[in-house]
Amino acid sequence: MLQVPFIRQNKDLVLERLTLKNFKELGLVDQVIELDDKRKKLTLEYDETKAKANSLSKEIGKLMAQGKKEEAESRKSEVTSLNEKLHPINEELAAAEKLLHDTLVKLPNLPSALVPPGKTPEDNVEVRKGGDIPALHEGAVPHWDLAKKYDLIDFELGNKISGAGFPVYKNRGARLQRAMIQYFLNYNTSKGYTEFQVPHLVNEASGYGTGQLPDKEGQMYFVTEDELYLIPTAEVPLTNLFRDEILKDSDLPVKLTGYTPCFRREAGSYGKDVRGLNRLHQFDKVEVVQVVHPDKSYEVLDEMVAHVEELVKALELPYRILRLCGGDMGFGSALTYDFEVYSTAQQRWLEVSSVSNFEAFQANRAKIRFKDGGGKPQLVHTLNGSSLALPRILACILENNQTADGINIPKVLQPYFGADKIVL
RNA sequence: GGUGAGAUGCCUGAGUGGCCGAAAGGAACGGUUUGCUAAACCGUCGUACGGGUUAAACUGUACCGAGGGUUCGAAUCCCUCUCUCACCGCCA
Repeated sequence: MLQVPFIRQNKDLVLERLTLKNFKELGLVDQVIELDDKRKKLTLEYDETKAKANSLSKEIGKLMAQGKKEEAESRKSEVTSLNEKLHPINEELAAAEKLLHDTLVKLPNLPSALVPPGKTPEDNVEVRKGGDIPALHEGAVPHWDLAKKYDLIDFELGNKISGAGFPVYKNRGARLQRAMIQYFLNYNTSKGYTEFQVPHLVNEASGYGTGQLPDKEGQMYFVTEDELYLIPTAEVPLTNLFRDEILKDSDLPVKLTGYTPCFRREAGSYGKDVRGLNRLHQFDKVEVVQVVHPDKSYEVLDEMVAHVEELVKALELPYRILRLCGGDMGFGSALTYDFEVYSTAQQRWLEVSSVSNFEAFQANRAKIRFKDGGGKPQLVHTLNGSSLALPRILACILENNQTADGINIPKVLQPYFGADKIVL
């Protein structure tokens, strides 16, 4: 959520930045300012009237103590008439505040100066590239065929017990996933991230705090009976750990990592996007989150990108890093880098990580603040990134490392997996 | 699922109608003392939104789980809701 004083002081910049993000309803900006004007005017009116009533009420108390009943009675009627004025003002104020808030949450975060213009994924800018795309042997096949051949994943079983998009991993497929989770978490903690295990269902306030609600309501599974949302990413519980907290500046930066399953309804997805492991309703992911001083967030973003890059490199996968254009970025992000790895058998890039700086956008919603010295609390900056999302990594490992007689396991995973190769 | 208790500031915890934004203790922070540490002593120690100011000072309003009500006046009385805890039942 953007901050109203900032909008008021930088209206032109806000409009320009929102345009870069391909945001259409620019009229909302003026609405915010008008509603804020109204709010201030009504606040002043209410406060002044209430101040009068309060001081009269105090006098009544004193008069009563002195036994001056008649004087007290006349004051009472004065206060009553003030209070009658107060009611409608208060109602109008509450309505204005609610409308202001509802308008404010419709505004996405402003993209940073580094964000390239553009509307579609084609406009994203490649910032780095690494690894080699392997030449596959003659009979190379996509991961869904390999999964079957080596008995690693059973999509039909998933269909049976849950539905499409819920694969069942088994045997060495399950073990390889577990190996990756172990390796990713160990790698993250070795770099100073503290490991957390968090709930996979969260309440409405949490969904709201990180920005999934209200706008992406339809993307989350919702348990109606208990009014809880299944998390679409560990970002939600991890970041909300600090909701409504005022941290000390010495607490910063906070660095967290956690493994969770992620649940996404993915309504409207179809075709080759959902084949095999490409897009699932449930998948595993290891996430990193940082809560940092606002002066440090871009430095930290680079650090996190480098961190994820090391991980992808270690897996020996061909990758590229994209800086997302304005139109392709998420609602709350100020700058996002996507990591894609190349799926050689499908001949396409698959997104495996997204690293974003939210600046104060989530912090403002979730009221995550810090205090330095004796100063006033101010909003932190929050960042998060996948390190990494597992299914597409698994898909690429299977496809890219396949040979005529088996699938090679990346060196770094071998100690966790317990073998260097998957063979028939 | 049943029964009972409770929700106050960073924490513990007092406060049953005006003198309460809220006692006391602890923690934390600053200082004095000290060879260092500890102790002791002094001080500071909520948030939001307004007004005001170059900035402060200063000042108003709101907030004692949330919402509503009674009253001239509510942390305190009433109603509704939410959550937490304890015990019982069931269960990993």
